[in-house]
Amino acid sequence: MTHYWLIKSEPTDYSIDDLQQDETAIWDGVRNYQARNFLRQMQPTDLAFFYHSNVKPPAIVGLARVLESNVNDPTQFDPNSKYYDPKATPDNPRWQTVNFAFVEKFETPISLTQLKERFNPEDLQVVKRGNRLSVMPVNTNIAQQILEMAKQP
DNA sequence: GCCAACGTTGGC
DNA sequence: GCCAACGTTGGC
Repeated sequence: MTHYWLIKSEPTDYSIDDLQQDETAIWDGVRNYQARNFLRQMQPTDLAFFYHSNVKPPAIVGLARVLESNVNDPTQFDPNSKYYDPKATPDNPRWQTVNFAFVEKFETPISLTQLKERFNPEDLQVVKRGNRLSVMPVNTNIAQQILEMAKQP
């Protein structure tokens, strides 16, 4: 069964265009336990809405698919990375993530405003004020509605 | 630029 | 183990 997720990224760091160009991307640098635990639950073929944060307007801009799950985040072992974790070793890694493949960039992004008009915070966490989680689940019913919205701008 | 939300750190 | 201080995220 395909599960749906939402992943946030500041487009100045990594955008949907970057993913389109790269075709795949290891989702590295997540250092929040709740977000990591969701990453650990992801399975190949799961779909993730790609959300641009910290821009005007914040919006869902496309779709990615999980290509490979349970990938050790390579930056945890890299002393030169800002995500380096000295407590993590290859024998005892702490941070797992996934490898995403580009699926599509929506013709028209679905803005946070539109999402708020349509969904309650209980049904879609990203519309909840003050939400800082960078990886979150989206239930299938809501996900279908978002996909419909993407088709009919 | 402001500030709400909330995770993390560190003193005790 | 508590909690105040601090730092970060991210919408507005």
